[in-house]
This record gives sequence, structure tokens and C-alpha cells, in this order.
Amino acid sequence: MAISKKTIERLSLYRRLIHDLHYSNRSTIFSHELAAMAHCTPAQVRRDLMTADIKGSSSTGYDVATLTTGINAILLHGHIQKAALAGIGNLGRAILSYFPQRSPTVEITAAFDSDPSKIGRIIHGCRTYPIDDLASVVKDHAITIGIITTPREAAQAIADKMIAAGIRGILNFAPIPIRVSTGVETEHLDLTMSLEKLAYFSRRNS
Amino acid sequence: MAISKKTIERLSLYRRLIHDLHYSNRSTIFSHELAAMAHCTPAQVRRDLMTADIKGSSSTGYDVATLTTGINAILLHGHIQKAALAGIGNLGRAILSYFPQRSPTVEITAAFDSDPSKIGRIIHGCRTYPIDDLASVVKDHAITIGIITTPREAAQAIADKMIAAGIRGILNFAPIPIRVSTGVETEHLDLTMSLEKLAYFSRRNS
DNA sequence: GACACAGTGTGAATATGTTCACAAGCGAGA
DNA sequence: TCTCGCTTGTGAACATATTCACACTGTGTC
Ligand SMILES: NC(=O)c1ccc[n+]([C@@H]2O[C@H](COP(=O)([O-])OP(=O)(O)OC[C@H]3O[C@@H](n4cnc5c(N)ncnc54)[C@H](O)[C@@H]3O)[C@@H](O)[C@H]2O)c1
Ligand SMILES: NC(=O)c1ccc[n+]([C@@H]2O[C@H](COP(=O)([O-])OP(=O)(O)OC[C@H]3O[C@@H](n4cnc5c(N)ncnc54)[C@H](O)[C@@H]3O)[C@@H](O)[C@H]2O)c1
Repeated sequence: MAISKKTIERLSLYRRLIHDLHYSNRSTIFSHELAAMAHCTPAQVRRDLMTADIKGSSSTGYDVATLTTGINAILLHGHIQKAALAGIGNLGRAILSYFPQRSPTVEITAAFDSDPSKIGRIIHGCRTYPIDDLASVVKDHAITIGIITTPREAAQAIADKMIAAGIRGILNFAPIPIRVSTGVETEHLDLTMSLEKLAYFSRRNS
Repeated sequence: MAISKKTIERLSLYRRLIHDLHYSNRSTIFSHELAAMAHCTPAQVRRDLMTADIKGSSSTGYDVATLTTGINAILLHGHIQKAALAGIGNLGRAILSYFPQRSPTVEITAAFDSDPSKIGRIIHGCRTYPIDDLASVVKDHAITIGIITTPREAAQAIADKMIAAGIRGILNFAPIPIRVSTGVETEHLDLTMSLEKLAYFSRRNS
């Protein structure tokens, strides 16, 4: 029952699209409808749902409620996971303002900064702490996910602290890959890389 | 001479790492050093550079200057490409503040919003315009890349305007896939999806 | 020289991801 | 009940990406 990264991404997308685009009102949906929403092929959708062990009917397609519950069973897995954000700068604040209510599976419960002027307040429901409290807060709240929005120079040290405190997954926005011990999952979102890739292919395939 | 997306991403990363981590002082670098920086395998680095037609020496490794020029030849391709950003909100402003000087191949030259209170100013060197000027500004400045940081509801319409104005690549932060005509490249950066993926795998592989 | 060494370049093997193509299921209508 | 038209589920083919493994190369040493 191992599900690939790409499939997990799309399951997350399917669920949100069904929720956001008012498909949750409908009782059933076909693979080609989901495919149109997610911008992929019907075969891809069926393969993903097969992997997720979600069954449809050949006459009515997939039951929306079953679909949602099935995807939740995989992504949610019992309880909401908590995340901590480090670096309450421009990007960090944008994320804190955006994220509440976004995901039924993850919530950002604490934010950290080394700059005393950035901490103490509650930003969009999220408490802010000095970076030195990271270990204790992470342990007390059983936080399992870290988000790094500090400058590049601080990123690796923050990641090390997070991992030492028990965090098992890191979403990194700093423009440098983070080295982690095995068993820790890391995702590197790199704006410059994405833009340069786009620049290359937008020239190329036109 | 077709280079895959993954390879382009890594080439962009290699170049930036060499630049940021003071490797540009050194005259040569080995595949295993680049691999350590980029957090991948030496074989991967050699394969990428082979694809990029960059040759090294078996005794000294790769010449840093050759490497930089070689990657630039691929990513830059003669002239800097210009980008336009739509949606000067929390995320849009964070990007405008972050991006200047980040990439030698792409620069954000114009930003657009539908809210009159957001426009008229110059943010970090980038002029802001009403969204209705998008077509003319894009054409006048020969902008080829679009960045969407508007709410979900507006995203597809903005994308359509961008494409009509001649933009060939779109970086989309709105939580919905954008439909584009063939020949237009699109990249969907979805925070919720990334976090949910991380949540899943951080539980799983520990 | 000739040998050892530490690296590159790359065909081949492997792993991962996507699409094809079609049997089988189901409901509607005759 | 039979058949038609649509769908799902899925083995197999295909495509893409990574890793292995090793011949080859330039340099330093004796
Ligand atoms: N702003 C963007 O749109 C954007 C986009 C892509 C990537 N990034 C990356 O995200 C990171 C943050 O960008 P930003 O624009 O928000 O920068 P910023 O300077 O506005 O914010 C950085 C924050 O990190 C805090 N910080 C610094 N050192 C710290 C430490 N050791 N521990 C805890 N907190 C620390 C600072 O006090 C500040 O609040 C950077 O690495 C940047 O490269 C930003
Ligand atoms: N803030 C984040 O960290 C974050 C993270 C991931 C994704 N996103 C996505 O990015 C988008 C923007 O997020 P935000 O937090 O900056 O929101 P925001 O509300 O702060 O900003 C949205 C901006 O878009 C402008 N806008 C609205 N309709 C427009 C239109 N038709 N044409 C031009 N401009 C228009 C608004 O005036 C506003 O300035 C959203 O789709 C959000 O889902 C945000």
C-alpha cells in the first residue's frame, strides 16, 4: 500500500477541487470531470483512485462522499498534523495569513523568529515565539512539520533544530537545499528555479 | 538538444549554488562537490552536465567559469526575459520584495491589480498598473512570463488575458490549475498540496 | 616510461510515472 | 431479455528519470 508522491499530490488536489468548486453538492462524479478540473487525463484519475482503493461504478462514476472520505483516510490518517513556521518576514506573514482553514489535514500552530520585535503577537490565530523556544514548543504541541521562511544563511541551522525537536517533514522556501537525516521528508519550493524553468520552456515550445 | 524539466531545474540550482556559496572564487569543482551542494548524486550531476554539453576534466573536474557560461547559454539564451505579476496582495508583495537581483535570466518588470489603492506606486523598483493595462504593458515591454497571485476566482481570467497579450509561460500560485492553450507553459505552485504531501510522507517514512 | 589514482563520460539496467486499450459492469430503451 | 453506449478497473506498453558500472583520461610518483 505504498502511494507515490505524484499520486498523493493529485489526491490532495482532487479533494480540494471537489470541495472548492461546489462539486461537494453533487453526489457523483466521473473520472473525466475530475480530470478536466485537475487538468490531467481520465486514465490518470482512475489509476490514482485505484491506488487509493477508491471504487467507482461504471454507470454513475465515483460517489463524491466516498471519494472525500477515501482521500481523507489516506491524507488525514486520524488526526490533524501540526506545523511550525520559522521566519516571520514577508513570506512568512503571507503564509500565516493565507493558510488558516486551507487544509483539513494540516494546521500551522506556532511561528518563530529571532527578531524580538516580530514575536509576542498572535498572527491570524497563530502564536509567535522566540526561536529559542522552538524545541520546547514543538515537543509540547506535538508538532510534526516545519516550514522554513528564514534567510538562506539561517535555514540549515533551523532545520537541524527542527529535526532535533522531532519534526519529520520540512517545507523549505529558502533558496538552498536542506540536508536532513534519513526518515525526514523535505520539500524545496524554489521560486527562482521555477521561474527560470518557465523562462526556458516558454521560449522553447512556442 | 531537448533538455528535460528536471535537468533544467537542477542546472538553475547548480548555477545559483556556485554563485551564492562562494564557489565562484574557485576555478574548478568536482561532480561530487556539486552533488553535495545540490543534494543529489555525482552521477546525476555528470549526466546533467553531459546533457548541457558541458565538459569536465578527469583530473580537475569542471571549470567553474565554463560551467557558469555553459548554464547561462542554456537558461539565458541571449537576453533577460521579463515577467509580469498580477495580484499585489500579501504574497504578491512578498515576491516583489524578494525577487530583484535573484536571477540573471528573469526580472519582474510590471505588477497589476484590480484594486486602485494598490496601484500607482513603485514597489521595489517595479511599476504597478491597473489590471486593464495588462495587454498594452505586456506588449510594450515584450513581457513573456506571467505570475499569478490573485485569488482563485480571478486566476483563470487573468491567465486568459496574459496569454492573449502574448505571454508564453505562467507561474500560478492560486490554488486551482490554470487551463492554457498548447504552446503555453504553466507551473502550479500549490502550498496546500505541498504541505499535505509532506504530512503524508512524514508520517509514513519514520 | 609504467603504474596507481581519482575523476569524467556514457551505455545499459533499473525504477518510476503515464497512457493505451480493452474486458467487464451497469442502466436505459426497445 | 437483448443490445447499445457509456463508464470503470487494470494488465501491458510506453515514456521518462535515475543509478550503476566501467572504460577511458589526465596527473603525480617512482
Ligand atoms: N519573499 C518571497 O516571496 C520569497 C520567495 C521565495 C523564497 N523566499 C525565501 O524565503 C525566505 C524569507 O524571505 P522573506 O522575503 O520573508 O525575508 P524577510 O527578510 O522578510 O524575513 C526573514 C525573517 O526571518 C527572520 N530570521 C532571520 N534569521 C533567523 C533565525 N536564525 N531564526 C529565526 N528567524 C530568523 C528575520 O527576523 C525575518 O523576520 C528567504 O530565504 C527567501 O530567500 C522568499
Ligand atoms: N499568501 C500566501 O502565502 C499564499 C500561499 C499560497 C497561495 N496563495 C494564493 O495566492 C493568491 C494570493 O494570495 P494573497 O494572500 O496574496 O491574497 P490577497 O488577498 O492578499 O491578495 C490578492 C490580490 O489580488 C488582487 N485582485 C483580486 N482580483 C483581482 C483581479 N481580477 N485582477 C487583478 N488583481 C486582483 C486583490 O486586489 C489583492 O491585492 C491566492 O490565490 C492564494 O490562494 C497565497
